[in-house]
Amino acid sequence: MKKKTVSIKTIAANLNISVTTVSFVLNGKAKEKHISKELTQKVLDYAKAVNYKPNQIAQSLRTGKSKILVFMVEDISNSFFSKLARIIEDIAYDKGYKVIFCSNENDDEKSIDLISLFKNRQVDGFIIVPSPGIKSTIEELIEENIPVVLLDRYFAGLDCNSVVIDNEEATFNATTHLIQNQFKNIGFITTDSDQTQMKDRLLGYEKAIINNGLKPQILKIPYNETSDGKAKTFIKNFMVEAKDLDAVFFATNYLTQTGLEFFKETDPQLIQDLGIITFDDNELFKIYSPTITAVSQPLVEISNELMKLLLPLLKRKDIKEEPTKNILLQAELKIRESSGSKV
Amino acid sequence: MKKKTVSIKTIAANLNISVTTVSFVLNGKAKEKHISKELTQKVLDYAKAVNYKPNQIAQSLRTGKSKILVFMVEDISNSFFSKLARIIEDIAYDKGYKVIFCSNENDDEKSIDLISLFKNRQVDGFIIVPSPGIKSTIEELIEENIPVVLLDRYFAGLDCNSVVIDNEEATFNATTHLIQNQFKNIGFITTDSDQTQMKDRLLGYEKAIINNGLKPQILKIPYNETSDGKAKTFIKNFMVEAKDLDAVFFATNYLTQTGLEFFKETDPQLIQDLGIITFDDNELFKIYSPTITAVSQPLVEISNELMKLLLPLLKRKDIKEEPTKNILLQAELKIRESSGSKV
DNA sequence: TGGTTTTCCTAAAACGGTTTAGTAAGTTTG
DNA sequence: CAAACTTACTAAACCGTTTTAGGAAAACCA
Repeated sequence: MKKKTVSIKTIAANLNISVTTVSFVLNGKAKEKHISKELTQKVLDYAKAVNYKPNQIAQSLRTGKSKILVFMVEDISNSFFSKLARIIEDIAYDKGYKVIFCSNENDDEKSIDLISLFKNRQVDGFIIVPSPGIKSTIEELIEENIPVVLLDRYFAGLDCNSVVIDNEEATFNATTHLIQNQFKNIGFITTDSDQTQMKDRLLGYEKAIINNGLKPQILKIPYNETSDGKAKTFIKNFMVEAKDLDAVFFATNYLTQTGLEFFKETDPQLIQDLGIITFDDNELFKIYSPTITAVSQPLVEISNELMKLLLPLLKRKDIKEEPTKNILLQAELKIRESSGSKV
Repeated sequence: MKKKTVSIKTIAANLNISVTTVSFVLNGKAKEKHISKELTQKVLDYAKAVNYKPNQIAQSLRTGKSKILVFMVEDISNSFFSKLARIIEDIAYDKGYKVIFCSNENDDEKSIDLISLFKNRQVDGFIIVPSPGIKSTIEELIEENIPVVLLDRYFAGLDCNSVVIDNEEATFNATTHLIQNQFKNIGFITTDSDQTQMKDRLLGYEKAIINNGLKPQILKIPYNETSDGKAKTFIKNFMVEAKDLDAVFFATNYLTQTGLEFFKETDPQLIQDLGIITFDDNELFKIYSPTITAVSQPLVEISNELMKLLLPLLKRKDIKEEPTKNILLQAELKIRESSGSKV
């Protein structure tokens, strides 16, 4: 039923030579180890003939390298992350690495569990969208000489590679754009997170608002209450309390979804009348009515930079030989109908 | 720098006992192997104290089990698949399995490469959304006693576990719904794929159309031309040739996106005037204007059934001991504004 | 000619576990 | 009291590689 798989040992036995020789040849060390041309060719031909594929597990055990990377995000079903995953997958496979994706739900315990799990599996490197409280866990990884690159957010005072976008600049520009289009009362709907990406987004908004002598109107939804039902109540109350809003800026994609859903349910006309900008683009925003202006993160660039940081680390004996880099990328404001002047 | 990891060997040495004993205890075989209560406890305590975590690679090499599953889909960035991934991830982790996701782009060569790659990595099982020409590859997997469950589509005449939805019934119902709402000229926009899921969707549409004495109007876009630009041209020509259409049914989610985008660009009013139904739901469809009627696949149910098929196989020495099952699930028609009567 | 290199190849250890096949005591049994 | 179990533990093989440390023969050198 199960035909036995060919191993180096069977090759060696069948050719009447030692496994060492076979291993050398198959690893391209024939020259270096003075294996004769003829024998080298014989081994290569035979290996091909029997379709020999090395057992990666055995290789991993011996070398300590698994050729597996971990891509840990908040939620792989969130389109921002799944789009990134798709690109990273391609680059990694191209370089001979497989990728395990996992979702930490921005939860510390889950993150820590997952990281520990994967360390025992000897993964070669991590790309992590870190939950708020795992600074020390990341630090440990680095001390243990395991390659890590942070994504989307980082920890102040932690010397770790990272790729993030210029969130402050992005929301500053987007808010300014709204203001230039005559919006005077721009609400900012965000989570109450302390993480850098959210703090910076808020900062950019506030800066633009203050710069223009306007009044900030901010709704911070507790992170654990962002599930659909609850978030809607927060938004509802916010819209009432700050009732003269003429525009809203959603600081992250799932809030946009909830917000639009709330508008649609209670007062669809709002979607036409309000200025709307959202963080994170979505294919459907350009076919919405009105089309929705969005801060679009450069997915391909982010992925490329991530791998450009990670790959050299994977080659190093000591990751400290590679200088840590913090890459800051610019987001693009996709100006569409929803942020157009309504007056 | 790198504190050495504790292995069974170090535990054994430090407690002055054999690795065998340690292994037995840690694998819960203390009773069965007559290890005394005291020693058992001593080992457990010590292992905990030094935070021993078994090296999964070594375990895998010896046992042949990697505790890794592969979830191979067409494109992990497609929301249908990433949503499934998220649910499957949770179930799998709960059962002690990690999941590697990969995208085969519905391409045979890529699928075959990936499968071969993962076999060498001793993955324990596969969930596969198969590309059209890998029937024999799947067959080989089964012959080699490797657990596989097919998803979304299957191969006629191949005895392999599968979870698919009743595509024919779904499009039949959806089309009938349009007809009941007075639409008389319903176009069906699909790919020219021969795969079961697409064939069945077309079948359901045709059946409903014929049943009601209407005329089928079908656009089959060549699969390799579904990239944005080209697909739009096909749709454009279709809309001209079949110019009296009063409704369109998109057979899969990326076609919907392209179609709506085309409408939006050329004649936004069409989106209001045409009856529209799409296969595969999206959170944004319920906040679109009009809200879009969609055939919604039961993601949680699909995931549960997949794992219900896969998990027992993973336990078997011989997968043939487990009867193969073909699960057929019903999709749900989410009736929204876009399919409402326009007369 | 004898010593040194070079060429060609291999035995055996190692990676970190699991598992088979024991052994040496103590305990029952007939 | 000897035979047969039971209990408590372990040595060693094994999974499939990589890699270190050599060995024997051939080639080179002085």
